[in-house]
Amino acid sequence: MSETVPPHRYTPELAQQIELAWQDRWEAEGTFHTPNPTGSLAEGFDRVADRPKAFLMDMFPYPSGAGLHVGHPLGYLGTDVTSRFLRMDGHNVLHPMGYDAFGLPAEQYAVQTGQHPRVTTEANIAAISAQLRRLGVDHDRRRTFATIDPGYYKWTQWIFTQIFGAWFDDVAGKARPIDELVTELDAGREPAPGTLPEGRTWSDLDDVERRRVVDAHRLAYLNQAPVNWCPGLGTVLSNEEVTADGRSERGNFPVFRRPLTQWMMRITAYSERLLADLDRLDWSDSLKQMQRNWIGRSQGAKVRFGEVEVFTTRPDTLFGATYLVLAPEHPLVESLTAAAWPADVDPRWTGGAATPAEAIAAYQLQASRRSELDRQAEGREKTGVFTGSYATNPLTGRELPVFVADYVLTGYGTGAIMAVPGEDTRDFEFAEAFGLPVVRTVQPPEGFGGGAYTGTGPMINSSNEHVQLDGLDKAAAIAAVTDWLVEHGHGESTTTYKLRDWLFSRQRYWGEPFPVVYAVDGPDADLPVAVPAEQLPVLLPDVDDYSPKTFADDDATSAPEPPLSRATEWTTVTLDLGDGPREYRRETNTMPNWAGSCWYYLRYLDPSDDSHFVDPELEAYWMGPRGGGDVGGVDLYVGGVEHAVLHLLYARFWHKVLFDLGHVSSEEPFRRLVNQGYISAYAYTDARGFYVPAAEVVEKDGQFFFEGQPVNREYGKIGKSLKNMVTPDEMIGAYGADTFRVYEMSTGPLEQSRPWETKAVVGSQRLLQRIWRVVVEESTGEVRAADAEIATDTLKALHRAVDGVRDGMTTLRFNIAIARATELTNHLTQVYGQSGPVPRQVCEWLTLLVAPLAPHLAEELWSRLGHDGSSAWAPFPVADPAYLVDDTVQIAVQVNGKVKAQLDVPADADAAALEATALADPRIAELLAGKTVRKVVAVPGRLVNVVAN
RNA sequence: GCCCUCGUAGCCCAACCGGCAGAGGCAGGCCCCUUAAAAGGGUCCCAGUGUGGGUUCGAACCCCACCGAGGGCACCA
Repeated sequence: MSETVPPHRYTPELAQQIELAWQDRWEAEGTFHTPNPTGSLAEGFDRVADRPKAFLMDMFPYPSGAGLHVGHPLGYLGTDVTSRFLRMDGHNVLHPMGYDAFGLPAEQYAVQTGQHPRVTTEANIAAISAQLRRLGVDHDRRRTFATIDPGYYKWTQWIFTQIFGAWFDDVAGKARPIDELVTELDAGREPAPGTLPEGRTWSDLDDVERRRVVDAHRLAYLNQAPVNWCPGLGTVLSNEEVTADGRSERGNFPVFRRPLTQWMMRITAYSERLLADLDRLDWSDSLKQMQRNWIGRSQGAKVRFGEVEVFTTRPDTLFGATYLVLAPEHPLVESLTAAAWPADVDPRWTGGAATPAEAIAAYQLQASRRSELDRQAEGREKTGVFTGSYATNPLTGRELPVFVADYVLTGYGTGAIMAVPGEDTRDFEFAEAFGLPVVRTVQPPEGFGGGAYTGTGPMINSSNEHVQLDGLDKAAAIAAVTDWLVEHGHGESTTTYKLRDWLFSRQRYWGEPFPVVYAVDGPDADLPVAVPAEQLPVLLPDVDDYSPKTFADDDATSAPEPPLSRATEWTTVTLDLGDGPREYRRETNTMPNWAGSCWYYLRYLDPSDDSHFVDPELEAYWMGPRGGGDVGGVDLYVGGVEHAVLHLLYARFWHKVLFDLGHVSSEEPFRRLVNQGYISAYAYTDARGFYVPAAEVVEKDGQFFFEGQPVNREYGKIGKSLKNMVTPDEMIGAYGADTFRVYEMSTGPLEQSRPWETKAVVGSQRLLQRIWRVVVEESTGEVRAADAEIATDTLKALHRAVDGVRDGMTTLRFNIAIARATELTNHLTQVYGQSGPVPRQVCEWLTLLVAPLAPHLAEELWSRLGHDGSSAWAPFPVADPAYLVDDTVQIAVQVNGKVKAQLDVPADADAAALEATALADPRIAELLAGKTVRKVVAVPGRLVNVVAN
């Protein structure tokens, strides 16, 4: 640094010094400690008791070894600026942060190094925590925790036992304690369909049989069903964790459908509420749409073709059904498999097998072995075999062949369809391949090219002695057919959902153990029992080998083997669960990574509470509904859109269960949610296609060079692989945290994705230097604030800036707030120059305006201006509306929509006055000479438009 | 294939739910300061809103079609 730089300029070095000092002081003074109304964190509540509350959060990070890059803080800074603004503006603000610390990367690292995942995870947490502190965020660090803390996962396990201890009462439309189910069953309530053993009744079951029936009603239940088995990871996965092309989201390994006994969560019971309550949330339309699509409600009818029940959304096309299809796993496949082929069977229908049984068995085996990926790769060529049986169309009496084909999915609807090739593309393809007839029941338009017609049109070929549909439109036809089906007992109107129950077991080490044991001996052996609350947490034991047994990626027949099953000291335990000491074995699966993030927002309210998962009084204060149908929840939740259907759906589900059971007063976890944009960065490849370090690429005349050689510019995610990693630490090292904060916030609205541009950061640095210079004389270090009159135009600029900054802060458009502060600063620099007195109010308001954005700078200036307390608690300036309006305004006068003149008029001139003034203007009069004025539109304060010809 | 979001100066982005297209920043030009350079200060430059229609006195904004980018879902009956 040259000696010509003024000694008291706001340089990066000075910024660093100021920032570190204030960060220490904030910590020492507990500046950002948020008082609770009650409990262990209640100290200081008096100070904020009359303030409205505001609970703001980010989606907490997974502590990876790579630390944070410049993309991560975008959301964190967005909530931080909002939090600081709301605190100054008179709210009691809760802005906590934690760590989502169970998960695969730490476990995989442990498998490689033999180091316990807790060790690496905690080191990573410490590193990220230091990065966050250096950014100057105002988290109440007393409330920080990680999902791996036993004091936290104790309550994750407790919530599991609550879900396990509940069932969904379809009549009441809500979850209830399982004891109440037993009482009702004893009193004669019908068990849910499929839960009773064949041909039995509740009253004649023995105790163990009854337990099985009750267990089948629970919201957390064991189920043998086809699940997503991923041999490459050695674990099963939920539907949400499998990509569209049939691979694991983590690691990109093939996934196979395989029947296994696993823990499930009955999220489907909440389909309707999860869907309906979206309308009550302040979330973006696109995010709500993603959840709606995932839940996938569709309205249709069940139709019984003899014993085969199908689901269709087009009952109007029943006359066009020419065959039926069952999913390969459908329970009726076996009984519908005929002993022999009919004499004249089409050779395409038999799969080349001698008997239907052989054909079906071969087809089922093939279907089970195919991964989802294979099904895609084969281009969706329709395959299937004939069962040899026929079913009767209830409306036409026609006999329809019954096929088995994997284009019908087992988990959706009834797992069986009526195929209408005339109006369904998939059915048409199958019909073509298998030589099945096509009957059109909807009149296609002129010139229709053939194939399935899925559009609308009048019904045809659809009348008989029972029902006459011909000529009707779709809605009327659906109503007519459905009425007939219901009346004659052949079906009913119904709603189905794409959403499936949540597969909740993982064959992993680094996750929450299930609070579940199974008796080893006795009649109730292998039935699950929840570990009592007072025995929680079930601690994760240490093991020698953290790895699940993994297999060749494509070994579809392999079976999961969880790492905890090898912790033999731990797996077997003697417990007294009420009927004396007995030997039990523990559940050896662990919970999925999503469990910990399903309720962490509640734990911030008091992470040290060892007697509740959350104190109801705190939940009511921070989360409770605000009346008028409000769902309650966190006031602002910011995070990436990638969690649209995983975390956000699971957390909503858990929250609703907790609400039904009376543990929380809010119906939804997150009242308002914003997805922050991504920061991407340019990356460069050389002639060989290898990435070169982006930081060393230079631009010259629009071309890019690395070490003198031309390189190609690409655009993508920030990270090591593209060699375009930029960290907040580097930027803070070069400019200071405040400059980094202002830069990130200035590049666009929070929701918007944007490119990172290191060379543009200097603009934010210059702004902060100018702000500093307004308050501090650069050569002497003296504060320029003085008692002086403020000129009217400056007063207006000041109030206008306050108004604009407030607008930007409340709408999360921090770029607007910064632009308004920049305008003010530029105005002040012009008026007051680089030295000399500046009115005190100007200095103070400017400081407070930027305090949420550049908090360290503001603290330093605030302190130099003579204030003892933190600027974080100073009141945010309020604009006086009187200074926001001008006496006169300039309005445009248009003739036929083209601007022809500008006029100065009183700001309060009404439409009539504007019109008179405009028409009296000589230029306008000249333009209108010889024309007839047809119409005059005058908008006060805006313009006048004269329509003439 | 279906659904959603978005196209405004060389770049990032504003424009008050239809009213004069430009606030702020980056880059670039010029000037001041400086022996010089950097830093700093000042000032200037550039678009008519992806394309084509429509509605309207008036459209970046509303409607239709197309083009382009990004995202979600995808054999869901």
